[in-house]
Amino acid sequence: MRIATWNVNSLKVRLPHVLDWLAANQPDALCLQETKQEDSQFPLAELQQAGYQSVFSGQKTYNGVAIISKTSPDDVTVGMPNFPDEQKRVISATLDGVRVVCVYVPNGQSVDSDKYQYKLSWLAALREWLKGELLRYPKLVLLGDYNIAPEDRDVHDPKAWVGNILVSEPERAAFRALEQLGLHDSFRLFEQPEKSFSWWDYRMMGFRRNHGLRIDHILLSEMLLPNCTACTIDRVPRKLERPSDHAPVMAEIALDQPAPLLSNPSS
DNA sequence: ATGGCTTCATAGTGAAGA
Repeated sequence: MRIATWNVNSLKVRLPHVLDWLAANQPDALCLQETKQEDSQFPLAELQQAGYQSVFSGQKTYNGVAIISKTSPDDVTVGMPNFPDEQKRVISATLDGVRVVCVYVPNGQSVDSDKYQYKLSWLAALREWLKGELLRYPKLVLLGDYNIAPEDRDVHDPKAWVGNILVSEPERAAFRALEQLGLHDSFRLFEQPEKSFSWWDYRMMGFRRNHGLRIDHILLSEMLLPNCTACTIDRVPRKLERPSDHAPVMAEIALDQPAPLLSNPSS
């Protein structure tokens, strides 16, 4: 199973990029964030034409998440039951026996903002909810735009970002709290290039100078961990005309193979 | 330089993103 996440920053604007990327990469599933469109506007037919089914939860202007997949999505749920929210940030579905949880974590705006408190409350609720979900669905993937750079090596200039959202200690603690549930950052299971990022500022030639952050992540439950064979960031779509500011991240999970007895994907 | 781009909702600019 090839499963990917991509914050597209408006699906209306980015649909051509998404269709091209699906054709080129043929993932089994792609999770989208910041679709920024109401459900009635979702490009269901275009994606169907490309061979993909879709489930989505959107709203005008902000937020919006979707899971598009080659196989039929089962047991689709929207949001978190323990955190009623107008903002459309969570959608989940089961694909080929794997529970897929697609999240668009709040940005937080600044550490002294109400939105930052909302972000931390949201992350606490996510952790509480996932505790139960992991018991129900031992094969679980949590992926999306986390709006957290977990470590300094995920930041192009850690000194410049001190005290900022996305890197603050409470946010990083919330990320580690997810890991403590037995969720593992698939990207770090493998050797990766130095200064690997998934987002670059549109301004000041952020991409060309590789002034970026790694804030989009694919976390895998213990049961899926031994079967993960790769996780990569695809910078290609970021080079196109009118790109999203995020790049897609994709993991490969060998579902048809039994887990090896001695499993250590990083060796 | 508290901006720089980009999108959306607007029909001027302003909010928000990260």
